[in-house]
Amino acid sequence: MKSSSETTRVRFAPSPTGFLHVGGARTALFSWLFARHTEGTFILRIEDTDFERSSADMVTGILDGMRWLGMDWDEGPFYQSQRLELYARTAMQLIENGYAYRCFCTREELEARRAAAAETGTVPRYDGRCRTISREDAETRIALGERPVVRFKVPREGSTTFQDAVFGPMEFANAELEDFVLLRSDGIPTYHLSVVADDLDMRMTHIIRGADHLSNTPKQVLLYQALGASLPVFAHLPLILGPDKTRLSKRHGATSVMAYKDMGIVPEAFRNFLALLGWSPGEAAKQADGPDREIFSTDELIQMFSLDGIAHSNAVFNNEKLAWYNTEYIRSYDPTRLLPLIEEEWRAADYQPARSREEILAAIALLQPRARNLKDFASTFLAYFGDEFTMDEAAVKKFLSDATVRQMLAELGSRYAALREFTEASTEELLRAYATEKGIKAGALINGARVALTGQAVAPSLFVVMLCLGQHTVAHRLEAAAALTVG
RNA sequence: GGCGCUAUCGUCUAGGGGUUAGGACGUGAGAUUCUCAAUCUUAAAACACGGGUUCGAUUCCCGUUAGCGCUACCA
Repeated sequence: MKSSSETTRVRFAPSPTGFLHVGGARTALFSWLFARHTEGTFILRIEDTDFERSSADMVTGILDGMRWLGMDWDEGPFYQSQRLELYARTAMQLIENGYAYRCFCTREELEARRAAAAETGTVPRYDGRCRTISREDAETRIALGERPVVRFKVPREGSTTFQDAVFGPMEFANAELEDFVLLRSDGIPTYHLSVVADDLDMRMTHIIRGADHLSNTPKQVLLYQALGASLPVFAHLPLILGPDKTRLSKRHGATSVMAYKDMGIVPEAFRNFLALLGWSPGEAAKQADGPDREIFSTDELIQMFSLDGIAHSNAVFNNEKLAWYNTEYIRSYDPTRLLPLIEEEWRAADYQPARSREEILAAIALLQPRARNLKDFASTFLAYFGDEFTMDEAAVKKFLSDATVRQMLAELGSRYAALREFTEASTEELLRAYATEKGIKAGALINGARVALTGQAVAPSLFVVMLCLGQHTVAHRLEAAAALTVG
């Protein structure tokens, strides 16, 4: 019993009212990193008490997103919708001990009072008028069919304090808090009740969540105290903002994690990027000379992660930096590791490669250094994986608009077909000799050939490309250049 | 409005009473050649403002401003 209380227990508790979004993913990542760093337990809990907005599909999406980012969990997923009895019981306990009471004010009455308060310029706050209703009267009214909510009796005086692992000591005047609702009239708990009841029941040691909950925390601290429990460690994470420095939302573009997968981002890149958004390893990233480290493996992240390194200020999501991480990771992968990811892109694009596995791996190795995105392999790089690809119009226009050049390329094609030894050196030698023979600049033929062979104006070194494509394909595509129509 | 949090290059950040305020992304310039989105070199770019404390503040304190968050029978 003693030992279990010594290990950390951390949870990620998303509400399935949407896909796993960037902010949620980072909260999950930090929580997971912390759990793994401390060799603790990582628990997944689905906060689905808002029935209208929650859905099973969203749960699936959230789990997919977490798996995609390489996170696993030791317990759960638990569903709050299946634990309603615990919350009702907790609310009853609070009433019995005098910490909570039934409130019979209707939504309409509350609304009217709020409107009135707004008019007089006073702070709209529930006045606690139902505090004086006796337990007996309350029971009677319920028996008569009224459906009250349960409210927490917030002390009128004093203040509530707690220590935040990120922001330090916090103090809130109780007078600022209102008697918040614990149980709605339909018996479903509100967030404050369900989190505290669950975090207590699941013996959480650390509550890691977004800073949007910082102002809610005193209410929950009050709940812990009323329940006679000691506080977990709170660690609030600064928020992630869009480029306009407002909270990241749909109008900033993709906010769902899986949308980044669909955009051709590699999971390790996204994870690495996210880890350094609002957290820094500090001096640990410094290197003797040369730049600070920015690329960290999962193991390194786990080893280095600490609540101390969490920033206090919000961070803007930087797409360019993400793109850079993506290129770095794509570049560093072994082709065999990249292949399945690329195959997924091909499937999504309904494309079938027409070459052997060895040829494909060789092409990937050749293309990797200049790929920025997995999507490249299913678009501009298609000429390396089969004959089914489209020519980039601008490239054709720029390098193949001259009919003489096209004719020469075709002739060059038949010479390549006849070449006995097809190597990087021999192909270059042949082309340059041909250019001299025709009195044309080698560059013109090289640029034209590149377009004819790859459909793109940009590619790796031409003769390496030739070797990669193979003699037959090179000859064939060059010969076809003559028949190209440019316009 | 009230309460809370925050403030270092455009962005992510390191640092911290005395520093040429460091790195990364992005941007500019140059080099390289068969193309560039590759590579190399290089440049510009920041301590929000005002008061304290101090021999000395970007760093500590207070205020201002700005941004963000919370202020529901959402989470």
